[in-house]
Amino acid sequence: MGDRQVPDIVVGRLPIYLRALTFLKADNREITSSQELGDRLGISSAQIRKDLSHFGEFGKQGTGYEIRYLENNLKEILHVDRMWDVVLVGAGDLGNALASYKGFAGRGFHVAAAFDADPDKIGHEMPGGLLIEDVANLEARVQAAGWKIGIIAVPADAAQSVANTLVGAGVIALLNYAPISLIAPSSVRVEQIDPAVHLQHLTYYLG
Amino acid sequence: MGDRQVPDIVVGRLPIYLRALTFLKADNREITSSQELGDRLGISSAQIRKDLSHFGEFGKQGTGYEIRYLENNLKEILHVDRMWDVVLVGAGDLGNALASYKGFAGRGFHVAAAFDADPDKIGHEMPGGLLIEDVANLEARVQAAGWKIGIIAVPADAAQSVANTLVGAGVIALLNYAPISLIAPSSVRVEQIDPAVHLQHLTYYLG
DNA sequence: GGTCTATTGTCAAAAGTTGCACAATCATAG
DNA sequence: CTATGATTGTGCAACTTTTGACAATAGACC
Ligand SMILES: NC(=O)c1ccc[n+]([C@@H]2O[C@H](COP(=O)([O-])OP(=O)(O)OC[C@H]3O[C@@H](n4cnc5c(N)ncnc54)[C@H](O)[C@@H]3O)[C@@H](O)[C@H]2O)c1
Ligand SMILES: NC(=O)c1ccc[n+]([C@@H]2O[C@H](COP(=O)([O-])OP(=O)(O)OC[C@H]3O[C@@H](n4cnc5c(N)ncnc54)[C@H](O)[C@@H]3O)[C@@H](O)[C@H]2O)c1
Repeated sequence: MGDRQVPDIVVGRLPIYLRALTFLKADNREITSSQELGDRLGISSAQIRKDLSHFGEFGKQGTGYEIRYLENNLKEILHVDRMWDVVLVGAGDLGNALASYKGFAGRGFHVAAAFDADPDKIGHEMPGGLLIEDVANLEARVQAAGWKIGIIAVPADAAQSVANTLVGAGVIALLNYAPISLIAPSSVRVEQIDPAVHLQHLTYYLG
Repeated sequence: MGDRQVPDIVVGRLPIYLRALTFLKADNREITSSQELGDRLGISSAQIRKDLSHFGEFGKQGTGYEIRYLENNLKEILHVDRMWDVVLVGAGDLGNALASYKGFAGRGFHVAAAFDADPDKIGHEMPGGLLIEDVANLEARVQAAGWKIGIIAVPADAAQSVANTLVGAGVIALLNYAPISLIAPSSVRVEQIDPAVHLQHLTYYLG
């Protein structure tokens, strides 16, 4: 504990722990152990204890972890003890799914605005009721609102340019769904989601 | 080269390399280098060369890699030099986006069938034209067709049971979108996609 | 209060991964 | 046909991550 540079790979597991704790809480459980969490997540109990120890001492010997307490601490560590506005670019099929996704709210995120380039879409509402704005106004709106997180759900050939606009406007965290590796300044964090990449990882192991 | 147990972390990068090569090819490029690939992907050139060397020698000293040749080899290695039928469970917002996603075809995948539990949806068509079938028939249909890959896009509380059905019917690779860590036999490979997990990974680094 | 069981937090060892550096070699130009 | 420049594949060293083991200790029970 007391480390001042936690490995990124450890940080990446914290949301998984948090998700598991929320799940247990919904099941009216009050206490859990590194062993139980590990079994559920397919991770060794030692690793969970080690990971958590970077941030403090959250458990009690002989007993384990109070779920609500550890959950709150993880939320704080991950900075999701607040709501983050997220700006969505691309109001296609995927954008629609994301805009109406109920799962964000409980986990710290709110899709604050959506942008598209298609004149037939601009001015209309997305399934969730969010207005589709003109991507021409993206930079100004992001700057004015001070949004820090962007989700990119446009075709691959538009993704880098959208990313550049977002970064230019002050966004410093990007979640990219387009099947392309974005290039961004090292001060900007990028996470990529590409189902084909995951599926191809799987097929390697299929005869 | 000649290894007979390639680290999973290496396998996980191959689809990224493949994607980058396809992108370069679309740009009418014929030759690339580990240096160029690395710059685009934010990976060291040495790592790319090392990764590839697990599978053979694909480059030429002084020149680099012939894009089409390396691409074909990676497709073979990842077993996407063929089309895989994929079974989709859950015809909600996300299922709709996945069913009509144009990006799968070029990368080895075809959504062969979709299932849902909602009587109002069963019998109707998804946006892409795919018939929504009754999840009650899931096991029998999977068994009969011999599908090996499943995508789970149902709510979290139904995901584990759907996974169990799929595995019971012979599926050995799962892509899970539900925000829950699935438990599966070790013979079954599972990949998880959860945008909130990615976003929380990002927010850790935001003050 | 003492004993027993469960479980943490942590140290050190083991295992795994990445990066460095360079000989080997290919293409090109003189 | 030799020199030059580029770039691979790889052995080895450095670094990172995971695992095993266990003292410390909380709580339950007698
Ligand atoms: N549909 C899926 O399930 C799925 C899954 C994974 C990844 N993706 C990827 O996500 C992205 C979006 O997928 P989709 O299925 O929603 O595609 P889509 O074609 O339905 O939607 C893309 C939207 O982006 C808009 N757009 C295009 N250029 C733009 C620009 N410069 N600025 C703002 N908006 C712009 C289009 O008008 C359209 O509304 C694609 O890159 C796709 O490869 C989609
Ligand atoms: N919408 C998104 O952008 C998004 C993003 C990430 C993850 N997810 C997750 O993906 C899953 C689906 O999301 P969604 O937005 O499409 O939800 P949704 O509610 O729109 O759709 C879920 C579908 O699953 C069906 N279903 C429920 N139980 C079923 C069962 N036992 N068998 C078969 N079908 C069943 C429902 O009838 C419904 O059609 C959820 O777990 C969600 O958390 C969604």
